[in-house]
Amino acid sequence: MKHKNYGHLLRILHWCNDQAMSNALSSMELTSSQGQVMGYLAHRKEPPCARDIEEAFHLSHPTVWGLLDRLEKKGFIEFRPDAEDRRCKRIYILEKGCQCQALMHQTILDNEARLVQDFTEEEKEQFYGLLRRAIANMGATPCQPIPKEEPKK
Amino acid sequence: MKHKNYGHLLRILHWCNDQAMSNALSSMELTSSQGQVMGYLAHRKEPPCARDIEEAFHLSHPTVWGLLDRLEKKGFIEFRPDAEDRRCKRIYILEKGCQCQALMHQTILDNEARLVQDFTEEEKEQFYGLLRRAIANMGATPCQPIPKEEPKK
DNA sequence: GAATGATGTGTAGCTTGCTACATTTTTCGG
DNA sequence: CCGAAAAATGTAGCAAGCTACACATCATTC
Repeated sequence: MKHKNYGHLLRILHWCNDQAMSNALSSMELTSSQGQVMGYLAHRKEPPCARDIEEAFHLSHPTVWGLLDRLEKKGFIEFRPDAEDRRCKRIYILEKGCQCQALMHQTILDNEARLVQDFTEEEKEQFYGLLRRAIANMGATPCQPIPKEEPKK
Repeated sequence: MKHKNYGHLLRILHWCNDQAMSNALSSMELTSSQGQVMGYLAHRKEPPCARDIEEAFHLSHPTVWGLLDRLEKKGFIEFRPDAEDRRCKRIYILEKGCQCQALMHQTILDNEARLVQDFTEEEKEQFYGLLRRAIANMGATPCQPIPKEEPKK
């Protein structure tokens, strides 16, 4: 019986996908992760705060903080304090950030399409479904120290 | 037509898998990546050099070098110069490395099984096949500057 | 209104991934 | 045989992920 090393394949595929994104976005001085964040900011109705991004991307707070810090230093975004809650710093897209949105959006779509370029519609559905089930099997609780105790009310 | 964000799912699934591995291996003071390397070393007939690991894991040289450096500092492995080619430093597993191999091997198997725990045999085959095809679609050339191909037709 | 806990942000330090470059040794063409 | 290319290791510096902790602000409770 042959052992199927799914973890190994996942690592490679995730890496390929990330590299392809970074490569496509390099002309805008954006990395893959930074591009994904900009894409998220673009389709938001209201300017989110860092916390919202953590939840949307299943990333830890320091990771998001680092991403936003670099995006701010490069002039894509800006922080403005929330009027009602002084803990929050709302994230606003600057001119430079707006300029690259169309290209960025298309890059994301192209990349997703390339990944499954020779799949039939049925296979795409299968792949999507299997990925989601695998995530559920693994606990599906990113950013939490692995469920070993239940949170109390 | 709904957009399927495969890249997002891949990121999450890879992350879940990695965390689960790290969690299971923490009692041995090994991270997920370090454990994978130790597993590879264990089933090798001859002690490999760093270059072999780069190819097996599709990782860059500095990444592998960092992993091996930490494994050596923690006393799991040892470098010994090759008699015939003084450029090579062969990697030998030390006593401490041998002690954890059975547990490590089982951890890897358990984790892989958990990921597809409710899949039928047929679904496992499908998942494996689709992952491999997706990797091929993405170029499947990790550790190379990305084939400069035209993004679209 | 003050203490306490919850929430959001900032910081320190680690691992793991990368590119780019330097160094040493081997190999090979002329 | 010599010099250049190739191959293997080592180093510097960065991005992005993490945990753990510290601080500021809000909300709630007494």
